[in-house]
Parts: sequence; C-alpha cells; structure tokens
Amino acid sequence: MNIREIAKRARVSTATVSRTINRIPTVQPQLAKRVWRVVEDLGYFPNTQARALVSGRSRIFGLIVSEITNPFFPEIVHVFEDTAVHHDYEILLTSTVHDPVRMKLAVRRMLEHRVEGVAVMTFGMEESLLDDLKLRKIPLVFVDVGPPRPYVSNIRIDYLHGIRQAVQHLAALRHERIGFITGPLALRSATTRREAFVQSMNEIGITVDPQLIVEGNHTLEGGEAAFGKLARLPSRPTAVLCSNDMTAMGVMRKSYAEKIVVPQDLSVIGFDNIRISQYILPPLTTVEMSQAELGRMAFLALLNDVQRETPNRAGTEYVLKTSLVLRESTALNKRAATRAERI
Amino acid sequence: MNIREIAKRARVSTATVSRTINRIPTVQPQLAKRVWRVVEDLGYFPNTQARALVSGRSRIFGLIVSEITNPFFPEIVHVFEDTAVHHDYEILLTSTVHDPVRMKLAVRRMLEHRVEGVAVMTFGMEESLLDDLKLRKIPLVFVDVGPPRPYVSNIRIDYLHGIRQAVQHLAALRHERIGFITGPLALRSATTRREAFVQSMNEIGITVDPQLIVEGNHTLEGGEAAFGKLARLPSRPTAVLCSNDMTAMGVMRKSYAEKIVVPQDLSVIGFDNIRISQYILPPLTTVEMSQAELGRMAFLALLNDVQRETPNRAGTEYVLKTSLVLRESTALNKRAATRAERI
DNA sequence: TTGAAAGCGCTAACAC
DNA sequence: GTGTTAGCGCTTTCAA
Repeated sequence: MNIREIAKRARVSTATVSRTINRIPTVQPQLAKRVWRVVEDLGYFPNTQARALVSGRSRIFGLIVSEITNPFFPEIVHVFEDTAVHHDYEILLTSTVHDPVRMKLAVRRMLEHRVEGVAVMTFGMEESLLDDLKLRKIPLVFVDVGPPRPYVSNIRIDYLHGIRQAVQHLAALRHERIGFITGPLALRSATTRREAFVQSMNEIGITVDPQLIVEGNHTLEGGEAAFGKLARLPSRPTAVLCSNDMTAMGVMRKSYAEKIVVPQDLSVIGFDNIRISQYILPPLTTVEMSQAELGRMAFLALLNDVQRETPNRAGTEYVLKTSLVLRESTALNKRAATRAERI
Repeated sequence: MNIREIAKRARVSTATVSRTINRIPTVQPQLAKRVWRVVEDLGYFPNTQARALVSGRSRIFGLIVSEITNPFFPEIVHVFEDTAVHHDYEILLTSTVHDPVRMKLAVRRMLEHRVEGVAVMTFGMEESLLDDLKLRKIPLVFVDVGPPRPYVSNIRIDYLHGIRQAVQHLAALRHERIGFITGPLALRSATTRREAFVQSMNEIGITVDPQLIVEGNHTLEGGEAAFGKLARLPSRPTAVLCSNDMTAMGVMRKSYAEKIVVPQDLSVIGFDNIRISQYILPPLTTVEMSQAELGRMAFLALLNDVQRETPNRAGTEYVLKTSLVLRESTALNKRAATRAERI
C-alpha cells in the first residue's frame, strides 16, 4: 500500500495525496477530506525512507553519549527523544564507551543515515574523530568544550555558579579544610570544575592546600581511592566536594568502611544530581546540572541550526546554569563549632 | 556523491559498484579493487534510505522499554545497541513512560520506519496496542508475558530458580517470618514473582502468612510504604524479599529511618541486580536477572525471526535464568540464633 | 562476469 | 488548485 493506491481510491493525483498528508493548505478541503478518508480506511502511513530520499531530509538527529549505563545519561536521552518525537524527528543513539573505534563507527553510521545534526555528549573526549561530520557541515552541538568553532554550537555549563554555592554552603557550616576530588584531568569538564572550586575558595579568602585536591575518575571506585588519600592526610578535611555524584558515593562508601560518619564527621557534596542521589543514605547534597534541561537544549540547538536557511557559521552559544541542591550529607563542622562556643 | 559518480570514475557500471560494496563474490578481483580505490579516495558511503527503499529491508529494529530512566533498562539498551551494530542493524528506541498514547505513537513511528522487528520490554503493559505490528506480521519478541501466541517470540524468565535460592538462603540464616513486597499486581511479572515466592516457601514447609505479603509498585517510595506496613505488624518479619531492587532500596531507607539496622535486625534481598545495587550501603544481596543477557537474547531472537525464509508461525521460546547474588544485606536471624545456642 | 535499465515510494517543479 | 512527471540513490532483474 502506497501513495498511488491512495490516489487511485480517492480519485486524485499522488501529488494531491502528498500535499494533503503534508498539510499543504492549498488543497481543497473537500478533496482533502476524501483523501483522509481513504488514508484512514486503509490505515496508510508514509514511508520515511522514500520521503527522506526524495526530500534530502532524513528527520534524524544523532546523539552520541559516552555511556548510556552511566546514570547521568538516561534522563538526557529520554528528554532528547521526547523533544525529538514532538518535532517529528527520530534519534540515532550511540554510546562510545570511551572507545575511539566505536566513536568512528558511530560517525559512519550517522553519515550513512544522513542525520541532519548530531549532539555530542562525551564531555571533551575523542572529539577529533568528528571531523567527517564537520567537513560536511552537519550541524553539531557540543556540551562544554573548548573555544568557539565555526559551524559548531555549544552548551556551556556555568560550573562556577553551583560550585560557588557549594563552597559557600560549606563555609557557612564552618568548614575550612575542604577537599576536592576531581574527574579525570584529561577531560576539560574536570579541569574546569576544579578551577571553579579553587576560585570559589579564593573568593572567600582561603588558599587551597594542594594536598586537598586529589584526582578521581568520575567512578565510585575512583572516589573511594581518592578519599582514601585524603583520609590518610595528617590533617584530614572536614568536608569534601566531588566532581560528580558517583565520586561522592565512593567517598561515602569509603568513609563508611573507615567508620567516618557522614555528615557528622564529614560533609560530602556531589555534582550532577543524578536520580539516585536523592535515594542514597544519607541523601546527597549536590550541585545540580539539569539533565532534562541539557537534553532539551541540545535538541533545540540542532533544530535551530537545521531550520535556518543560511548555515550557522558562527555557531550559537547556550548556557546551562548549575545550582546547589541541599539534602542531608552536610553538617556543621564539629571542631569549629566547639571552638565557636568557647568564644 | 553517489554510486553513479563512483561507477564513472572506476569505469564500471553502477551495478558493479553495488555488487562490490555488498561483497558479492562474482565481481572480478581487479574490478573490485578499482572500485574500492575510488570509494576510499572519495570517502564514499552508501545512503541507507535508498538502500532500504529499493531492497525493502530497513535494517532497523525497534526497542520499546517502559522507562529508560529506570535503572533496569540502560544496560539492556546498551547491549541491544551493541549487538545490533555488530550485525549492521540500527535501533529505534522509545520509552513509553507507561503512557498508552506514547505507546501508540511509538508503534506508528516503527511502522513508518519500516522496522523489521520489535522487542517489547514493558513487562506486560499495554500490550494490545501492538496489534498493528502483529497484523503486519512484523517479528515481535516479548519478555515474560502470557501464553504463546502465533508469530511472537518470548523470552521467559525463570523466576523460580533465583527466588528459590533467595528463600533457601534466608531459611539457612534461620529466618522464618519472611516478608515479600510485590510489584504492581497488574503486571504479570509481579504476580509470577509472588507465586515463585509462595511456592519456594511451601517447598521448605512454611505456609506464608498473608499479612507478610504486601503490594509495592517497583519504586523506592513504594518499597518504603510497603515496609512501613510490615514494620507495624505485631510480629514483624526478620527478613524481606522484594520484587525488585528499587523496592529493596526503599525498604532499606525506611528501616534506616526507623532505626532498624540492615542486616543485623533485618535481612533484605532485592531482585534484578541493577548496577547500583552493589554500590549502596550495605551492598544489596539480590536475585540477578541479567540485563546484558536479556538485551542480547532479544536482539538475537529478532535476528533469527528475520533471517528465516518461512515466517516463524509458532514463535520461539527462550529462557533466561535468574540466580542469587550474595552481598551484605542479609545476616543470621538473631532471635533464632540465640534460641539455637540454648539448645 | 558485467552492464542496461526498471523501479522502490515519495516530493516538487512545472504545466495547466 | 490540481495533475503529470522527473528523479532522489540504490538494488536487482534480465540480457549479453
């Protein structure tokens, strides 16, 4: 069953059927009605492949994430898909799993399917592998990477805003020795978070002891190991800020093992606000970087690029704010509090 | 750049280019070599839409899950995608979010994209909405639902195996009053798990007190509420088996609030073995239902249906075993243990 | 073994 | 406002 069959039964041309289905307003209402009747009677639906082929528009966007099993991503994927469906787009999803080969393959698949745009959420990894896409001037949106580049849009993350709130929250709870566990420093997003931490500390008059900054790798195990180092310090921190929530969970797990009670003995703050952070015990105070908002922005950025008639040479810059979500993993610094009482 | 361009430059016909690219062995090696050279020089790759249109094979499978943000699914999606890519298939993913409208829309999208098969992982929900697919004899694979149906394959879950292990593990730890928190009883998967529990208890000579079976809804909040009921019982259970891991996390959260210590005062066992279960405190003992295996089986089931020349009228039945994973949320029943010492 | 050519289902340019 | 028709890029007969 195809458009010709519909045309025959509705006694119109295929062009009229096509126009009707695409809601082109020049079709006479009565003709349109006749067409719709047949369409519904036969349960006809158009063939997207044929459509894409002739129109040169696939109505597919690619979405590249580093790992769908990383709890940070499912919400993004969900919202991206949801927004896409609302705009009659389909999504070609791929996880690179930090593997350049998979990344290369993903680019190939995107090209073969003639995607109209690609959102890249690998936070700065293997970015050069996307050159094939850039070459063909396919709209691209990145999250949180490097300097502006031609034809590429960016969603900048305002890390400083949330991290400053976190630092000030800890300072208000009278913490001074505040540790920071970074992500893998090969990632720009990780170094930027670290810098936001250092700057926020400076702003409140504290120069960060370099020993208090330890490299993690955004995994729970990395958080455990990193906190291990912090805990062995002669003067260990009373609070730890982590580059993501999984790291914070690692810190909590390690401190549980070492009989350090969160939040009484140690305040912990995460970053991302992934879904489970509210469910762990104690519920995690964290800096939210809205995954839903990120998914929506990424889709709309691509849609915007695709819909303009002149190519978006300059790229567009978007900004996603971060902000502190208070829960129960932070508390007053006991030592400082005792001191204060004496005063 | 298209196949004609390649043909011209390689001084062969488009047919030969097509054959070469599709690795049809009748092409002369030297001709093939010439074609490949041009293909590589120009960075040519075929257009999947055109291919699909003319061959009538989209090389796309649909994957319908109830919620990608449910931690049970990301691993499945990942493995499904991974296996698909290995077989040169693409995947059309959708979350129904338990919404019949979205389900209906998903079916429509699948049809428009001419998917060759659909894996349905909604565990028994809104299944009638898939009639359009059945009607068109599109290969379908379900997980864990109803009786065999024509043209539909099924992955059965051997719930009993794992649940029996869980019950026997608890019994060995001298628990007798064992509670069970079900999933939403509208779901077949939930009632089947409950029945497996009752049977396993009967097998070890215990008739389950109906008060000890409480309905949950597979969410953390549901687990909290359900355990609230169990905790208020005159004689509360010393162990609880849950219909999924999120429920178990709810139980742990609620017992934390009520100063009931897991596992000393209460043993808890989950079901599913989602990723985070190993990370929570204490690490959760749970019945594993391998998500990776499920994703792989679902893909291969569809592939199998698609590759046979005669339609799979009878459908194929697959079985996925479940089995207990011991971690740290269970312990010896204190009361019974004391009694035993006296003996 | 290779090439010529038909045609997959649809859109859009053009003619009326 | 509607119809006729070319053609999107490819696979696949069929003939040579």
